[in-house]
Amino acid sequence: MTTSEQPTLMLIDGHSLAFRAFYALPLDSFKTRDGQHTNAIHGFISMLLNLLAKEKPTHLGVAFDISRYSFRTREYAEYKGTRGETPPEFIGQVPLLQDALHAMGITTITKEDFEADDILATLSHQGSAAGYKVLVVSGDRDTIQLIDHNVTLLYPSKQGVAELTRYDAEKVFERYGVQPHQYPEVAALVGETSDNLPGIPKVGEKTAVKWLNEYGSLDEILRRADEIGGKVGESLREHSENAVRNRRLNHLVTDVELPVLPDDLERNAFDLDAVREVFGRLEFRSLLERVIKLGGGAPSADSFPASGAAVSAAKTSDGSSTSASAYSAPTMPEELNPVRVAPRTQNLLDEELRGWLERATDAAPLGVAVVVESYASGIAGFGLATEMETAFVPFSPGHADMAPLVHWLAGPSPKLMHGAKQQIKTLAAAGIPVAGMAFDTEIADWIIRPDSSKRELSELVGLYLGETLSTPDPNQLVPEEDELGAAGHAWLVERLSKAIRLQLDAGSLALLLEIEIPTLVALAAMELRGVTVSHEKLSALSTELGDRAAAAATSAYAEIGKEVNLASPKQLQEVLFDQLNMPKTRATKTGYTTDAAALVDLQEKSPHPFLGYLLEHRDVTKLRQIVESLDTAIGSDHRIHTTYVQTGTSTGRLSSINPNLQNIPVRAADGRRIREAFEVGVGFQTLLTADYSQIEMRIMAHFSKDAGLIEAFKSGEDLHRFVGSQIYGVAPEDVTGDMRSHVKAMSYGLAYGLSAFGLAKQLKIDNGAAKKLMSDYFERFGGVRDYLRSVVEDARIKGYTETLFGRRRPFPDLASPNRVLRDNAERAALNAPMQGTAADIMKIAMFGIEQDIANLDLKSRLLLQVHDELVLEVFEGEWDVVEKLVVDRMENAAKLSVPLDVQVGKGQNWNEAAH
DNA sequence: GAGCCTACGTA
DNA sequence: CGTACGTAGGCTCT
Repeated sequence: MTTSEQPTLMLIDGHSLAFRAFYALPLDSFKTRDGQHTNAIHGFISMLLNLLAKEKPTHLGVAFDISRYSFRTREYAEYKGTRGETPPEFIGQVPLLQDALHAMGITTITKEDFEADDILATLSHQGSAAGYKVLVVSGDRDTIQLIDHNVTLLYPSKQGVAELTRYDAEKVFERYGVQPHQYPEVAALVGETSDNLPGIPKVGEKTAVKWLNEYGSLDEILRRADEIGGKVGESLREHSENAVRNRRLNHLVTDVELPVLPDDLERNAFDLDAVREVFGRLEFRSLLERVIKLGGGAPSADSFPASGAAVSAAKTSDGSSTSASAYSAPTMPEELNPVRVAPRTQNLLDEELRGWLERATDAAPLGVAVVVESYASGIAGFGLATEMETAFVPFSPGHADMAPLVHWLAGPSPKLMHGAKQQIKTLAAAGIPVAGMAFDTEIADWIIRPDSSKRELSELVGLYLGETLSTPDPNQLVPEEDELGAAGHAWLVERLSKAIRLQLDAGSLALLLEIEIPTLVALAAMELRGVTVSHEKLSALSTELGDRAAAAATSAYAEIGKEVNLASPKQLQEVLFDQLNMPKTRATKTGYTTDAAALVDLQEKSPHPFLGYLLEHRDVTKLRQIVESLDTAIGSDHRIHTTYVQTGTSTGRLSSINPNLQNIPVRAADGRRIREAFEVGVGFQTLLTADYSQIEMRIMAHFSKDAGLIEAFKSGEDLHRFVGSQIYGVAPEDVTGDMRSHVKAMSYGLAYGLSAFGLAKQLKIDNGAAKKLMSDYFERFGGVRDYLRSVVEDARIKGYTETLFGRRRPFPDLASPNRVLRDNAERAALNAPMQGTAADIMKIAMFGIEQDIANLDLKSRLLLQVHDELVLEVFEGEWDVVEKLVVDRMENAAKLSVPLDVQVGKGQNWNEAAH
């Protein structure tokens, strides 16, 4: 959409980018014969050349700081005071960089008493007013405030300067949740450690953004500070002057008097001789060629072809399922090489679209790939692909043109996606339902490689197709740009689906299609629903916990006669071991542990009131931190919407993030008060919780076929009491509390690969007693021992473990000569089939419940899953039928040789509903 | 600013 | 010398 007539003004913060380049490139690899370091110069120029080729600015200026002193340091002497000395290897490169730029005909700008950012701000304002499209290139977040409809920021992303991210107002909102002009106010509240500008203590990005969205501006927040409760409110009132000062300092000056105007920055021809001279001095051969090429006017012909097929795929095995290497890196079928080029994309609307979808659906029986392209503000469009064709459909909400696609999405025609859950949620937010999910490349890869943490499209393309998506030349600093559109991505998803499907054995494919895909659909619905959480209860709790934390801290300080940071293990070690001369605790990498168990232990050996106050402080601050993070996660619908990560574990369990709702406290009384804030939603009658009791032990009974353990579960007797009576040879009613707790720890520990040593430590009994307990246990339940041994042995032979439903987890380390690695792998392998089978069973129950509720047209709904527990919101009049279907689905999710036992609870909040 | 470490919440 | 997770703060190095 860029009009070729509109001139583009590019403004670069020379210092900040050169500094990034300095750290991004190795110092030693860039050095002239006489020892001059050139890595920052090389990195900067390389990035600049890429930018010139890509963005084709008509006007260009590079601003530099003159020194670290400016009007800001005069105003606030500590400004940037924490910054260490700039490395001398860097400083020496700056004048040389400026020489190189001058030779290239590029204007550099400095101004006494101002920072480079102020120069950028001034020129950006002037340029924008004069009708330029402005590109600001800077690594300083303060420049975010310059972004508007004319001004875009290119900001180096992680990994140094390898990539530049394009920030417009939309992207800023997506990333930070505020408009660009509000960003400095967020920064002012939070503070900036790197500039030595403290903000409001206790206020992080989340809180700051929340306030800004609530009150509109920093001024308004400060004016109405009295309305903000809790410790954060107090902190705000007490330190408001920090925010005011920060805001004054991070405001960029837009009327600096400069020797140049935007018009003066028009790009000049290169002085080739000068460039040769300077680059020769710097010994930049390849860069010189690139400069000459660019100066010669050939427009961006050096855009890298996507041909660099990374033929790195390990052709290891033919997939024979008994060899230990069956689960090494996926193999790459020959016919998928070499690199192929995506079919041309057509934009489709209306009737054309209807016809295309019909044809595509017929041509692709396994499914049509769909990629939903979306931004924070909404959906941009849809990429669609079959093997032979790709299409793009721009999103036009409510428009008649959308009808065929919307209809197709809601229908049963098979769809292929990468990360379907997120896309289904995005579509649901726009009122577009999706059915017919047939394959998810992300989940499919997880089934093959559950231990991997990298599953982006680009990663899978490299792994399964042997192609590279973008070309990250380590030596070049490449501006980020998505060459492929949504349609191109969809085409990759289509090819990946086929390639990954070929890698799946029958059991894994069934697991994907029959368990994971239905689970994905259920999870999307649960995340969209969220769970009601009471802000009132949480903020009251936070205040109380805050008071208790303060009191504990005060008492702790009084005991040691000084104030230390109680959250700093380092400072605590000084207090405990140097000042109070307590006996040393267990060693850690960085000293001696100060964890709760060790502190309790110390309290016995060397009693001191400080320890008690410290433990109390730990407890209470931990809880308050959980309360605070939950509170900020409450949405305008008064509900918290977690995200379940379906590919987040190697065993098959789910994980939960933003926030994690699978680790809400339950053991201690104070913690349970947090659960009271999880309430039944408006319009619903009650919460229902349902959990499996001892599901992993039951699975162990099933797998081990141990007659004693099976009998224990069939008897209906309390498990630990039953086992205890067997081991200690007493009647069940004569099993003491101690006996029961020892047996319980033993039973649970077994599934984790617990050793006699560990058991002794946990039960605080001696090693001999622990060994005796273990051998007595196995005496009676020998099948369990045999089973556990066989799990590890089988895994060693096959290279992987397997759950009841065919979920595999590879264990290459079982063959490791490294004792520690091997032992760790053995314990994990021991546990994987049990934990994994339990996860499979819960998933089957979950989507069964979802489907029953839908089929019966009930209004009650599933909200949360916590591994062996489900939480539902029950609608008026539906309790009996819902309770029954939940229990049925859970009890019958798998047919084991022992019954699955389900406990149900009911209440107005999560705590009450626990039984 | 990213990444490691310690600590701690859950099943 | 007990499995599986996520989050937070401190601290270090880039």
